[in-house]
Amino acid sequence: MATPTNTQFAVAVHVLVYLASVGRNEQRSIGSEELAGSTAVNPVHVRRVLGPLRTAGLVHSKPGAKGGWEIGADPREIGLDRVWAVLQGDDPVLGLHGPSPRCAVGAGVQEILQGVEREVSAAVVDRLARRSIADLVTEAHLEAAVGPPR
Amino acid sequence: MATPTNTQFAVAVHVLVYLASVGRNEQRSIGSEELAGSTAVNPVHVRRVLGPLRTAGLVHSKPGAKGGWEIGADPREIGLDRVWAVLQGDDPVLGLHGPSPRCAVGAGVQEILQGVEREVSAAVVDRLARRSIADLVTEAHLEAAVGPPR
DNA sequence: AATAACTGTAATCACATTGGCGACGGTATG
DNA sequence: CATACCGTCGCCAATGTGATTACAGTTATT
Repeated sequence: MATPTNTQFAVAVHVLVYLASVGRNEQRSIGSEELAGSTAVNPVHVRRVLGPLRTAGLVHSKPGAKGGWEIGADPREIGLDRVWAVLQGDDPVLGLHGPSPRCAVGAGVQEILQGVEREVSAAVVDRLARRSIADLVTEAHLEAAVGPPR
Repeated sequence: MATPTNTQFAVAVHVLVYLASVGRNEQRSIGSEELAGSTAVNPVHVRRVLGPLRTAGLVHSKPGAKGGWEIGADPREIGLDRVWAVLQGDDPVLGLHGPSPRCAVGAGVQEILQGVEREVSAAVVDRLARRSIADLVTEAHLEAAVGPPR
């Protein structure tokens, strides 16, 4: 692996689908532990991933007993691009940030590559925007309530 | 940085532009050391990056005194997608390879995400294919001989 | 009020990848 | 033969990810 396995995006999507499906069908908040069990990762990791999503308004959390997580927006309007933007918005897709070369050749090439990077990032976002959490719920054959969050 | 800075692609492109420009104008092989100096990285690193490119036929190398590297194909036909394929062809762009969840929800989501991954990878390759090493030489305002390799 | 069940966050650890660095052998030039 | 390269190995530091533990804060339940 050249790129260290970045589970955050996958975990986030999984959790959102879970919240949009199970959570809304059963009308309850869901704890980090249950989410972690479902995703096969650590509860703390789940909370770390969900933190930024909460800031972005995609989920809500309730502390205390019977607390937990609920989806914070209409699943039909949560495009995968939004999740991506929240979690990896700043990271370059091509992973270039090469050492800036001293020579004239390098300076020009670096500039051009940055332009390519922007193009590629835009293309990625475009593809991700084509699917929403609600789409995933449907495609994964999960029955779910649809509509704005409770 | 979520993604560790992966300089390999940037270094490879830089070196190819250098070979297509300086190397062919001056009609000589170029040593790893000179390439490393131009790219501000280690000579060993340059050789490690160029190894796969040689296997792919994009460059040639000559051992021994007066040895060094030459470009191995017409720069106009070396699209950035080829370089990408050689160096990062196997790595997922989205970095998902999340832990396979046990529950039914997860299995379905994982499958869908893999489909998205394929779409996104294709989009990235498509954008990269729009530019060739020869294009970069031109855009970087470097005078260079154009045509098939010597 | 006391307890239990959660979130929220910090600290630490193991692990993997990247890239710098040194060493040594192979090979072509002069 | 001496020199100047490539080619590859091994070791090292730095970095990022995720697991784990611990602890503080908040809320429902009894």
